[in-house]
Amino acid sequence: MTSSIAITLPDGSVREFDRPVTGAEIAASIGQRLAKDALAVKIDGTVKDLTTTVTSNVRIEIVTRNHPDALEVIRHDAAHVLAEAVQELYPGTQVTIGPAIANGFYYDFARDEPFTPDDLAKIEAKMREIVQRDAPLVREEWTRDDAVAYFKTHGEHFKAELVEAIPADQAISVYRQGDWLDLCRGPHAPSTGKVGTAFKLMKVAGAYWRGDSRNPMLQRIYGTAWRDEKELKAYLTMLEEAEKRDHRRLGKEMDLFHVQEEAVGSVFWHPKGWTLYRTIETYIRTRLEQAGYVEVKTPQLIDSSLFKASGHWDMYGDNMFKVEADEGKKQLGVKPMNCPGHTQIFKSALRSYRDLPIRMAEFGSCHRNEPSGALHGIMRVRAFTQDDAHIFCTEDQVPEEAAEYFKLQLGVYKDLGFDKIDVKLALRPDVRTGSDDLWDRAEDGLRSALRSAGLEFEELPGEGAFYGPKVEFHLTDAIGRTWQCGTLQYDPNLPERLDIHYIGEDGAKHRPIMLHRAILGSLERFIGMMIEHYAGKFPLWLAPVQAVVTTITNEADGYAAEVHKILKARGIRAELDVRNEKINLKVREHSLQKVPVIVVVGRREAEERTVAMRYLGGKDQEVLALDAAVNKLTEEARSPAGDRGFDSPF
RNA sequence: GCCGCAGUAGCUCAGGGGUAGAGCAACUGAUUCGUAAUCAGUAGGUCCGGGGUUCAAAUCCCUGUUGCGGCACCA
Repeated sequence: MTSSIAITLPDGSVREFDRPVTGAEIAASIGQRLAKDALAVKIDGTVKDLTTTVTSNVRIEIVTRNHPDALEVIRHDAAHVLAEAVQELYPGTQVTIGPAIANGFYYDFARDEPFTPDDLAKIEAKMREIVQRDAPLVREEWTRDDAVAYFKTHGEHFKAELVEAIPADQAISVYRQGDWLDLCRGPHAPSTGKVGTAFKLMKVAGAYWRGDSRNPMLQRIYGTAWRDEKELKAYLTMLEEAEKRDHRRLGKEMDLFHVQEEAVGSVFWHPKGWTLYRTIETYIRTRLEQAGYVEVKTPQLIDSSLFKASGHWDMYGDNMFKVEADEGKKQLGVKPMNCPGHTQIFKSALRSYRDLPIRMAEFGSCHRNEPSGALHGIMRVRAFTQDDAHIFCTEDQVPEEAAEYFKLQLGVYKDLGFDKIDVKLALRPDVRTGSDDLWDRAEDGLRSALRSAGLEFEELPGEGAFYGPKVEFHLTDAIGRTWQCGTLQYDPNLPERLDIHYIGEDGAKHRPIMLHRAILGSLERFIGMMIEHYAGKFPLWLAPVQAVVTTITNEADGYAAEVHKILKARGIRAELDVRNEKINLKVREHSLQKVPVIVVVGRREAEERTVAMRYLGGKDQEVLALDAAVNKLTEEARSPAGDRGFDSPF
């Protein structure tokens, strides 16, 4: 080879080399400082070791700590350092896998003794020692069989299993750091010292080998790692902030709900929490009415025969609660979903094509026997309520119905404070019912509906339900977490199973299509999410207590009671606080309770028939004439759907 | 369901073989005050349930249960 190699740098400049060069050499040719700071090299978009030799014309970027891809390298290195530390401290522990993940890294170990929190501190100290040693991370290529033999003789049976799964003729890479080595694809920084000091071990947890619950359970150690101490600290602060807005904590502090042993997985809604719940339910009900839905209510307990016909008994029976009735002669199921019930209402009369579409909604109370380990606050429960509906329509009506639904849904999310929404279309899974032709039509129907609604969406092949494709809506909350809430599922299957039909224009029977759809999903889960999204500081229209009228001295008690009465009469959820306490204390307490508006009255206000209003989070107050204040609050407290809401139970 | 950790006053938590502690809240009294904690006093406990070890168990062991963190699950 006599021709030279042209390396294009990010700034567009080109460097010529007359022989193959490594990433490290390229970095050195640019500058000494860069060579020292380099962690890896990105070649044509792929991050590689600095020792990688470049033999052709490519674009390269030198990955330093500030490069967007640096964190992944640092975290992956940290995982290796963690594994070395554990094996130094606890000989006989087997290593398995340890990738970089969002915000950090983990490593899964096989060891009989559990790791304790004390162990974590020791391991972290050992990691710092290894980082200080700054041993070079050296890549070696082995044959697969050599690697298998090596790991087997070293008692690393999990590693051996991993390597054995690789084709025999494929070379595999291992990385050596000092006396320690690990099977790994890489890339890695040139030495362990590059991990730096901004890392911390976070927790130990169980994790199944290869993510399969039939396999043995390993011990996973999680850590976080960042470019520098400042980033680490910011991350830890963010975690603390997230903890402060945890719905379980706020639910208790704000007296919204509780859960207890005797009713695991079910929510005890307290007056304020139930006020919030009903406000949201009323809002949704109004939106549904405006969108042409009819509301129904279907039974909790239904004979097993219906669930057998619908397929739930066989397919989802493990997750259903079942009860005996009539001295064991009957077996009933507690409904886990509302669709079988809705089909029965559809079937209760002869339907004409003129009746379609029928949009049948229900605040459907469902029970699912979730695994105990899945329960979480009010987000994952065994008894919950869906804002569910089924649209019975013809195949031709699907695109328009779907598009209308998307519009409704996005409007609801916006009203409830969510602006960033990702839409995904889950397509046919490998195991499915129905012909390919039917699937083509179903998927195309949803696709065109998404397009006509002007929505950008990502397609997820293989993720659909067995009976049909579905559209998923993922919301991003105030601290950047995403939640899958609403769905629209296309189901040509259930109408078939339960034999429902309508009479077409041609006088013959036809199967309708069922669109299953939920905007919030579970009310419980959505409210939990909203509590965290708003950190308990709800907008006025949602706040369980919208205003507290409170006094400076007892001399204003009479006037305060009058103001309170007027607010209540105008539909404001207001409380009256005439305790003989300092105004500082009362403002503090109601602020901590996250009441949006504190209406303060003293002798002056009573004389002038004014009020001093203080908004949550604000430092100042606004003195207004009573009438003006009442009008202002009434205006601001209006539901975006235009419903009046309802009065507080207080 | 699986692995680990935890359950002490209404709440947040300390105590870890020798008769149960704090702060806040509650209650009583005083204080009538201008926008995020007024002062004083009083009362409050099956230390998660059951079993065991021990002269003695909140504390150690076993078991159950619930919660927490993950994993698996989320139709």
